[in-house]
Amino acid sequence: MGTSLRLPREFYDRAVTEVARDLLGCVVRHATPAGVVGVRLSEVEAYAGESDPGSHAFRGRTPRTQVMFGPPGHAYVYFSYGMHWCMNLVCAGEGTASAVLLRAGEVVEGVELARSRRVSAKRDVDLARGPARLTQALGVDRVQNGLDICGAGELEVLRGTAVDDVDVVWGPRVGVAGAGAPTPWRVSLSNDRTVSDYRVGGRRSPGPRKSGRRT
DNA sequence: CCGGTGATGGACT
DNA sequence: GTCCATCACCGGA
Repeated sequence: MGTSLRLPREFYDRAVTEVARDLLGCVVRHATPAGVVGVRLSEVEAYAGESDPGSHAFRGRTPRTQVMFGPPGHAYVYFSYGMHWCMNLVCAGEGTASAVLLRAGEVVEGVELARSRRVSAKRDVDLARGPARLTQALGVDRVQNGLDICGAGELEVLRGTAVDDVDVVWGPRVGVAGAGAPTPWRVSLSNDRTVSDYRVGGRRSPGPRKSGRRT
């Protein structure tokens, strides 16, 4: 009953690691003309803003990072690796530029629509397993960048059922170059098959590049 | 199961 | 020109 409540702005206006922890189990929901897809978050990652070497905000305010420096409760969506979109939720007070990256989750609403957007996924468990897969399943891209997720718009996050600390795992970041920060920024639900399984070995190697002379 | 690699384009130096 | 907050596919063990 009362469990389907959109998270208020105050929820995001707190320390980024607390917000990250509390987002686990919550449902991100995106409504489009094609239908609605909801994803229950199983893995997120905190980015502490300007003082965080691993954050896009570390270099300061730029056209791209502008949204991160704005008020909490908004979506920061960025383009990566020439083909992927990743979504963050802006946290803490305005100007702090902290945000939580949504890394993985389970599709709990609109599975058929999610499948149509993620044709390459062999199993439903892979539909939103990974930050770029999650946005693809939700139908989120540059259009949603900067959207207020606390208003009455197409994008929202619903409070989930309580998650016990026993089921929460903290770990290091995934796929981030800089940040040798000792702080465990990544949080996930233990024993959840939708948690991403990104391999460090998957990094680009110094092998043959497309360098050489251009054609 | 596991590691290696191409794809692909924008942001920033 | 270099570096990506990634993913899918491929081949070897």
